[in-house]
Order: sequence, then structure tokens, then C-alpha cells
Amino acid sequence: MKISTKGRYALRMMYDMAINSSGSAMPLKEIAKRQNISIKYLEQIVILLNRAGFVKSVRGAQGGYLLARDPSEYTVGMILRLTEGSMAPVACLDDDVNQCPRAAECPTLFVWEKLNDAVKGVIDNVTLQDIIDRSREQTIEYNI
Amino acid sequence: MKISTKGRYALRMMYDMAINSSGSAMPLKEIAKRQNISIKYLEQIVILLNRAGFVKSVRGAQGGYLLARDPSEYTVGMILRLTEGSMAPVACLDDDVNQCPRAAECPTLFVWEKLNDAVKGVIDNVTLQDIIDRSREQTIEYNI
DNA sequence: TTAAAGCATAGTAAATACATAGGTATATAA
DNA sequence: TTATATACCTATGTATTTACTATGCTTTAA
Repeated sequence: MKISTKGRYALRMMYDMAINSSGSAMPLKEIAKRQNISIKYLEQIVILLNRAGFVKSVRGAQGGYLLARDPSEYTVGMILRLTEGSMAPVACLDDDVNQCPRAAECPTLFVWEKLNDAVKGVIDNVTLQDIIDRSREQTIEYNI
Repeated sequence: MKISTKGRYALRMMYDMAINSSGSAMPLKEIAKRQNISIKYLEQIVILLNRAGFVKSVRGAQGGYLLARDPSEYTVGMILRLTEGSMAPVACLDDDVNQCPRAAECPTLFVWEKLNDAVKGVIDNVTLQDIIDRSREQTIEYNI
């Protein structure tokens, strides 16, 4: 039940772009340095964000990445599902393909449904903007 | 973020013991047959439940396993944590050992804390008895 | 034209998931 | 007392996933 580095790094990367780039493209090299993550690994993760249209890429020298939308338009759930795959606790809640033939009699299904709802309740209601706001508050506390 | 077969099978095994054994020990062979799970795999899982005192074993012919306590005394969380390990979404919430040195400045920590609380809110508040009650209701619906 | 960036694909070591296999120990029933 | 049924224990195997690393190509601003 762990979230892998892929999802966590994607979130940190988008957070980093949001707070550090001001209109111009942010090269992965700098994100990798600030976040202390292998640039080569980030390259593989950002390609998912790019293909999904979550970030825009600028090729060539002085290039890099930019958020495609306002931070308030990305939920944590969007980013995690894209990178981690489904966030459902069991495969039978993923989609119709993995439907279990025993679902109707499954005595534990309601537990997984409750768990799924609880997870969704969090990840679909926290946005990148919320993370930014929260980190600003933390910084202020430190400056007192 | 998936729950593995180990945790799910442990839950099904304990549920099976609860509803099918009436005082006498239930052999794994029968549980394996009813639940359609490899008996050899169940053996490895039940050993965890046994060592933790969740079930009692009866050796020899006519032997098997019994729940050690009333179904209402087992939460889903107890069973999952025993078999799956920690249910926290990130390692830094597991224990003091995995504490991240950046925790104080971590912009995403509050998200993982909320997620952890949401998961705990479900798995620590659903008991084996709840699963039994719910499955009885389902059966009744079918008999209408 | 060159350097800095993104883009694409492959490789790899370690861990994890999901079992299977084969044997030993113990208790019951014939 | 012997056969059988069960728990118990340890090892092995295979596929997949995780978390990277490596190599090389393409694009573009300066």
C-alpha cells in the first residue's frame, strides 16, 4: 500500500515547476538538483506528464518544462493516477476488465469500496495549489 | 497502492474460519477448497496469524485452525498490518527509523498524513464481525 | 556551429509477489 | 500399532515491479 517514487517524484517535480518557474521553461537539470533526484529518472517520469498534457516542453537550449495549467487545476489524484496507475486498493475496483465474477457475493468488497472512497476523498480534493499554500505557511512559521 | 494477495487471503481465511467453524478446528484444506486458494500458500500466511496469536492451531488428524478471539475483536487493520506490513502510504510515516530529515520542510507531507488518516479511519474501524454481518445481509437479499 | 536542452529506448540490479515442493512432527482413528 | 490427516518448516522458482543508469539522437537558442 505504498506510493512509489514515481508518483512522489512527479508531484515534487510539478510542485517545483509551480514555485520556481516564472513564465519561462524550467530545465529538468535544475529540478533534479533542487529536489535531489536523478535527472535521468525524472526524464522518464516527465515524459508521462508531457504526453498527458500536464506540462509543456520547450526543446533545445534554454528549454525545459512548464505547467500547462494553473496549479489549482491539478489534483494530487490526477498526478498519482497518471504515474502510479490506478489508486484503487484492489484490482476489481479498477475497471470493468478486472471485474471479479464473485463480486456479488464478495464479503470484503464493501471494505475495499470504503477504502477506495476514503483515498479518493483525499487525493481528489487536494490540489497542487493547496500544497503550495501549505508550504508558504510553513515557511512563514519558520521566519517568526 | 494495491493490497496484495497475502493480506486479502489472510482476511478471507479468517472470515472463512469465523463463519464455517463451530467450535472445532477447521483444516486449511477445506478453507483452501472453499476459497479457491492454494493450500501451500495459505500455510505460509496462516503461520503469521498463528504466531501473532490471531488463530490457534490444533495439530494432528482432525486438527486445523480456530480464531483465538471473537470476530468483533479483529479489525481489518490488524490483519492487514500483520500480513502486509505498514499500511502508511509513505515510509516516513511508518516509524521513527524511516524518518526523513526533510520532514519539517516537506511540502507534501500533509497530503500523506491526510491519506494515512483516511486509510486508518476505514481499516481500524471495520471488524471481522462487520464483514460477517454485511455478508449475512447480502445473503438475505438474495433469498427474497 | 556549438552547447544545452528534450526525446527515445534499452539495460540492470534488487526487491517483491505469488506461489510450489518436499520434508518433518504430531495427534487421531482404525 | 499402524495408517492417515493434519500442522509445521525451509527451500526453491519464476515473473513482475521498482528504481534507476546508459547511450545516443533531435531540436533550438545564442
